[in-house]
Amino acid sequence: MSLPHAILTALLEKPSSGLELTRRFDRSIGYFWPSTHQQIYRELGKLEKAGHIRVLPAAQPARGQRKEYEVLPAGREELMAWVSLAEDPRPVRDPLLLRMRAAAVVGSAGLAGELRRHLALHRAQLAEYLEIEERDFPPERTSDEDRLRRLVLRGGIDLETFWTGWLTRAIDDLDGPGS
Amino acid sequence: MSLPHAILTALLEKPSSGLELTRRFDRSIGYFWPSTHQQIYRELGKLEKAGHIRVLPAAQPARGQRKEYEVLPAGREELMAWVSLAEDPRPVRDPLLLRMRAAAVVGSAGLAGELRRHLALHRAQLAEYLEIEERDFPPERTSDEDRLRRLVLRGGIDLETFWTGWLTRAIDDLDGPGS
DNA sequence: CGTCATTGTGCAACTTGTTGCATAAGGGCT
DNA sequence: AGCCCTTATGCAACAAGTTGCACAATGACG
Repeated sequence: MSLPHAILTALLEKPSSGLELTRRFDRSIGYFWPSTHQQIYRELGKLEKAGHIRVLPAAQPARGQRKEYEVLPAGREELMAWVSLAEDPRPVRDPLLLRMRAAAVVGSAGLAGELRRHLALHRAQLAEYLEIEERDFPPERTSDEDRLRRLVLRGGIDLETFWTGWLTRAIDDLDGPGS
Repeated sequence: MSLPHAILTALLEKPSSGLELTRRFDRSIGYFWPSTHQQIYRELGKLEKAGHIRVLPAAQPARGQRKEYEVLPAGREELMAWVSLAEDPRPVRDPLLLRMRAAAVVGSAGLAGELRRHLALHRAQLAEYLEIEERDFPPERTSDEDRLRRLVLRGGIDLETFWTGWLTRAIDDLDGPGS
């Protein structure tokens, strides 16, 4: 049940059309809840039917005609409730760890290459996050909203740091004693 | 496409019935690819039809009668291919980060409690992993298989360490300057 | 003997996310 | 006018995971 809330959050920050939302997802909320335009349109429809958002007047709706949505009070309340909800962390589900486990059974041929490839990807993501931090969060601007947004970004940074660290050690461990 | 491979891995370690698999998942592979018995039965059916596994003879199959499966050569080859496959990391999808982001917009009431609750859960998971490490991986037993399995476990440990660290800092940051 | 809990297998419906494609308006180019 | 590219909305089919329940065999208990 996260996508509708992600959309509500984005719409509260700024009323938008479906495609605009999709684009903003790509460079902010999408970092930890990616979504395609198809899914977003589908969800916008549901949210509208539920009375959580509505189409801004001014633009008449026709197919291929942009529709701007804004959040209604009911939507905001729904979102507030969701923030304080008790919801357990999702179970980890990681194919790379699984493949490493499989490699313990059928041999690790080809695995090291994958580890290096993933390491490069995670390093790139980490660099991207660090750039955003530098650009959008210069030291000492601490409104409540900024503190929270910065914490979220820190989460991303720390997560990628974990991956790069673990992958580096894993590659060393596989290469080292083996060859 | 990970669940079938998880099952192949588990069956290679030891031929099992559906329920046995489910139980072993709960305490090993399931740590990073959880699955229910329903899903496992469904997937066993598909794997059998694909010729990757087969029912061990000896026990005749009837509803409510246990069926032991074992991996066929084709299944092993499938698994080996999968290990070296190029497969990108799954996109991160984390509701807690999303909720924190939402809190930046609608206020962080109730969020701190959730952070503390998650911290406790991650600490518990970390403790469980550390216990397994101590029990199953005493220092200096380095067959290739053990090295790989230990790396996987290390992944889990490092991941939970990331969470506990980040959550601790986040709670401090929210509590501290705010009150 | 009946029935009741446990073990084991499995179907069906639903939700969420993915992939591929269809449709429509508008602007620029020839 | 005719064509094509971009912007924009959206449907449909599929894949994967979740939830709830049904059915069958078996052994324990009264």
